[in-house]
Amino acid sequence: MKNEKVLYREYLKSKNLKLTKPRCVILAAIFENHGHFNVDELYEQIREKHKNVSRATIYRTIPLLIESGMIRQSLRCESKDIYEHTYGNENHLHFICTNCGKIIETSFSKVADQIDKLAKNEGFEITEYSLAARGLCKKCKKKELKSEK
Amino acid sequence: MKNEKVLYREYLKSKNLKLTKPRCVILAAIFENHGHFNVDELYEQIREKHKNVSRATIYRTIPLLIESGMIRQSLRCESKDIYEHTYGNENHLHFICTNCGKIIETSFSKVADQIDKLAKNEGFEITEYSLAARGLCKKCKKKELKSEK
DNA sequence: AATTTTATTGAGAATGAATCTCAACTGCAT
DNA sequence: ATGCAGTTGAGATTCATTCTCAATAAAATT
Ligand SMILES: [Mn+2]
Ligand SMILES: [Mn+2]
Ligand SMILES: [Zn+2]
Ligand SMILES: [Zn+2]
Repeated sequence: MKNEKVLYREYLKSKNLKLTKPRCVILAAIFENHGHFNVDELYEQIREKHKNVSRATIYRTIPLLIESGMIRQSLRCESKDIYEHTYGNENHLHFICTNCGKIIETSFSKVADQIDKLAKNEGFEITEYSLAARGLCKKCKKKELKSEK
Repeated sequence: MKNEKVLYREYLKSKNLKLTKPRCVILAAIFENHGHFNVDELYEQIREKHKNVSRATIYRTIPLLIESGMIRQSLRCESKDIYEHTYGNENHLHFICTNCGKIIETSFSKVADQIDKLAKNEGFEITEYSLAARGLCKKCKKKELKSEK
């Protein structure tokens, strides 16, 4: 969270955008956070310390954070977009339990290799993977088996 | 589109649901269609012949079609859920061009094998894959190169 | 340091996909 | 044909996200 701020500042400058207080606050909040977050959670987190940052600004800032490589869109859950920061957090595959909502993250380098090959065949240049599978986690699968008896 | 109707009828019966006229109309429309569709497109398509089927009914029917294995949720594009029918349409990987919106479909058996291994490690039982990658298609990549000169 | 330019903000209104409500209707078992 | 349950269309509602706009703040210029 030092490098990031420098990079962010550079990104903003390159786009003729200003490094404003809300933008700094939001950036900092992103890196306090580990794991996934949606706009509402981020808003509440920020509001604890900064009563004057609006939801609209968060919504407006998210695309900048994505474009500058600070965060990525990770999933969509319960009709909400979910993000995660990229720094020290390699892209990964998500297993989403449709029963309990648990999200399991798995590194996916081999999977990505396969996908890259397919993309190359199509002349497609990937900038972002969005890989998930839905189903039942270990626990929920066990429960299901029990209830079937 | 014969087998399907039988299967659908069976599914409905097993759930104590009724095979109503709108449900038949919607099912038929699904199979007229190839490729992807969203609720609005489906609605317009149906409306050409059946002025009395409501959007609400389509929204209500989609989960049934998914549960009975007729269609799957495929993507999310322009803030809309997109579906495709499963019959004779194996699951596949989507490459989505962020510039022109083109969607390229690729079979993904090898990718799925890798993912299945990862899932097995976690004791996770997959019921549905949701695999996509965003980036630039061949054409848009070329355009970009030109405009950079 | 003051001024000018330009981007940004918060608040609340607007949008739009998806869901819900409810009284009228229909499929289907008897 | 009758009755019960599930279903429908129409429109209201929800809720995430986007937009509007007058007030404000950051950077550039003097
Ligand atoms: Mn993740
Ligand atoms: Mn497809
Ligand atoms: Zn679970
Ligand atoms: Zn393209």
